[in-house]
Amino acid sequence: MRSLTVCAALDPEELRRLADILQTVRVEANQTLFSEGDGADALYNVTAGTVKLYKLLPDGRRQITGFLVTGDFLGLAVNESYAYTAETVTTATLCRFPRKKIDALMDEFPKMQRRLFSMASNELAAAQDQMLLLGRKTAKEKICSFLLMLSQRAARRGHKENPVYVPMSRADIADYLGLTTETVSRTFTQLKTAGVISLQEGNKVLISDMDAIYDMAEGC
Amino acid sequence: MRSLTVCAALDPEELRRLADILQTVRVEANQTLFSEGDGADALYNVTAGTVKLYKLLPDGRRQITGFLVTGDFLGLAVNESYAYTAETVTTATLCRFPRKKIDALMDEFPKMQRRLFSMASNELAAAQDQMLLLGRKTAKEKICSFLLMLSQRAARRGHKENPVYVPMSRADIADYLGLTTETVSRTFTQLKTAGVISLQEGNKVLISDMDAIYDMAEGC
DNA sequence: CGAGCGATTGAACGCTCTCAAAGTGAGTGG
DNA sequence: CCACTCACTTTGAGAGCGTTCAATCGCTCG
Repeated sequence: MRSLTVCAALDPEELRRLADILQTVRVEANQTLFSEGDGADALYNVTAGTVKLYKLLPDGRRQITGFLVTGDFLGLAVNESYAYTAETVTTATLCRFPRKKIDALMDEFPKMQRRLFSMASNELAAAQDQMLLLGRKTAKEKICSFLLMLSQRAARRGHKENPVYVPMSRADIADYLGLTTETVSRTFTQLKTAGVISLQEGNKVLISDMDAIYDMAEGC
Repeated sequence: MRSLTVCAALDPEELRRLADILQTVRVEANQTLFSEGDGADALYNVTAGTVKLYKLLPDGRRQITGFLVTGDFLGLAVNESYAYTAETVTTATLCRFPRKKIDALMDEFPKMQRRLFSMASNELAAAQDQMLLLGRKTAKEKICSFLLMLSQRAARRGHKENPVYVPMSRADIADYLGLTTETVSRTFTQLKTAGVISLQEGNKVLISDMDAIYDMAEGC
């Protein structure tokens, strides 16, 4: 569901109008798309690569609120400003929709608005899952949930679910799960030693014991 | 913004149609409105009282994902099922909108859909703030952020921002902030001892040093 | 081959949790 | 009016998980 694009379920007429207003942008890895507090002048749709969203505390502590892949959108804003910073994890391509034009289009095509609403609802559900993870899960449960999420997301997008491609750094994973890089690294080592995963070339993680990962993700 | 109702910004015709389909329900404190996994057959709007939403892990660990007050809506669903349990904190009254009818109405009145989308966007922003809190803040920062949130929410709804009415139990606060009841209690005591808050009759917290609370909420 | 960055490993600390007990207050019934 | 219960809160002591600080490893790139 997360993986469907905004453009799905539109008829040709609507798609053509959408194509008229979008710009396609390609961004190298580790580049900032926009920063927390910037004027929110556009909505984006990821068409390739991975993007991370994060918020900072004054002293530099960071919380990554999501990793976005193909089909995910970003740029929803409150008070005309972005509430988070968006940065590429890998080289990425995105569709950029100027906000004014998309607003006008939403008025014209309720179907599109409905689609966007449905995506926001899904994001909200994902956010609640993440709160449960951050507030109540142990380090091992967090890592297992994370791997499972990546695996399921890949499957939904038609890729093979195992091994899982993990393009983000230990520091990014830590800031997503509310841990430190050391704890992330140690937990990976534990899972490796326990024989439930193994690390492969090219930032891939092979899940050898999917059932064990499932159980450990929820503390069973 | 959270405090505006779905019904705001509708014209009389739309309001009348909305009134036709809503049922008003009154629910005592500590009652379950619906449970995680239940078929999502209705959308609710809180008109009085406080409601909490939570998710559980198999072993009983609980994460409260939000406390809802007048104007907040609940019942957004994915896959036709509620993704969380909803329970009253205080006696509450709610407007109940059967899902089928609200869906039909949304198609008819794009303005309403837009309103709902905007509310979901705000919820999403709040969820991201909460992730930052859960993942990266200390116990003291969490408690201060919590009190500040309640204060600001009261102010937005036209109530006085200080003292803050805190109707939920220590256990609920703990499950909202990813702490234990003991830590919540100890942190309140610390803040009391430091002279920045004092507890009053009727579950109210007087913030004596608002600046200190602001600073402590973000670790300054 | 050396520099530099990220990942891993080690050791010790500390924040929060766990377990336990005492305190508080509202409600009940004698 | 008072004892009693029960649920919630507060406080205490000790333990543990994850952090902090530090060193080493391994890979990539110039």
